[in-house]
Amino acid sequence: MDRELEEIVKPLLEWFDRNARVLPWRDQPTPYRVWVSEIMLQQTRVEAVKPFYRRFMKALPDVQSLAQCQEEELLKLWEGLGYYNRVRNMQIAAQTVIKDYNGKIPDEYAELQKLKGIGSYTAGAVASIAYGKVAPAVDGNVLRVLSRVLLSREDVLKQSVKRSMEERVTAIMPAERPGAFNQALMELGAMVCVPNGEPHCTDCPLEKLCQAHLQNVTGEIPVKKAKKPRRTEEKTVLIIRDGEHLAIHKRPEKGLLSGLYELPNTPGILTQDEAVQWVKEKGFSPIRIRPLEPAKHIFSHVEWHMSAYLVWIEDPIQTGEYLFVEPSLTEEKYPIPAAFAAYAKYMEIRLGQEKYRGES
DNA sequence: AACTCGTGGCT
DNA sequence: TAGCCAAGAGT
Repeated sequence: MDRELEEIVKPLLEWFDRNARVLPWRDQPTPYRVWVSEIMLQQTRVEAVKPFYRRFMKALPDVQSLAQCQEEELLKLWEGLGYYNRVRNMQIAAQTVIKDYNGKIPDEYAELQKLKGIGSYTAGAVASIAYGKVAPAVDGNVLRVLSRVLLSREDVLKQSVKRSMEERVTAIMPAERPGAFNQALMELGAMVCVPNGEPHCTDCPLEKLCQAHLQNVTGEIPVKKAKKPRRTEEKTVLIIRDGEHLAIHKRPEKGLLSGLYELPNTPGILTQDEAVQWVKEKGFSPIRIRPLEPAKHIFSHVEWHMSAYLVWIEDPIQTGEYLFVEPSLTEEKYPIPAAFAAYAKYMEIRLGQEKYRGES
């Protein structure tokens, strides 16, 4: 038993009762609402999630509507949030809930983890917050708080360390308020026991029993193994326009940004002549071309260095590879990742507004 | 265990 | 500017 760790329970709950933020998913913590919020919050900040959550719940207010939603509409609701497989997996799970669980989201920790996209953290969050069950919800915040309180220098990214923390949290969890306890640990990590810079220890309810604070080593904990460096990919992006339409392309079903739409692009930095040649090889007849400013987009594990050209073409032939759409539909219908945001301003431009500067 | 998978805010 | 990392999970 964790006699020492158990001492955090009471001060933590009292602190949470005084300091819990008002968040959209905290009123009416139904299983569905908690589930959706937790999926959105994976590796994503609370402030970023809020507007997405409101819009999503309005469009898809229950498991049934999520299960039946068209993939394109689903991805559009997720557009800009990132990690797009989260929402596809959530839909698969919703369909499982309808089919195998009679439409009711399971209330057991182990059963929840059988659903696609629900791992130990999300299962614990739903079980404890929505169903009031004793189950751990150990995320990055909790690992940071606990490793500092315990002065643990183990690598918190190791699965074995996380499992161990889950067991210890479970052992001290108050049976009357498991959901509040889990949220309190996370809230403390998010608001007080912060990463990147000095934690706000003078505001912390655990100040007197936090070993890292008492020994003045909060900056050294948690320990995380260094991640491997990102690779760089160079691309040339083509904004291909005729009078009324813009060319877009659906990305493959697997891999980075799978299933989303993108601006036509090709590996490598092309010269203007090479870009013209590339457009011709795709079967189009370029009229005008001009270079655009380069842009960079940083993913977790890849970095795109993009050069770009704006290309005007004669009436496009339908190739199947490229879709020619009214530019306004890229905002209303087609999900396009933020990686192309630098060129959004050229997507709706009209020929009359375009100053001719290049050569064809 | 190691790698993949987005985006944006903060330092 | 460049690195860190966020209410992780799938493969």
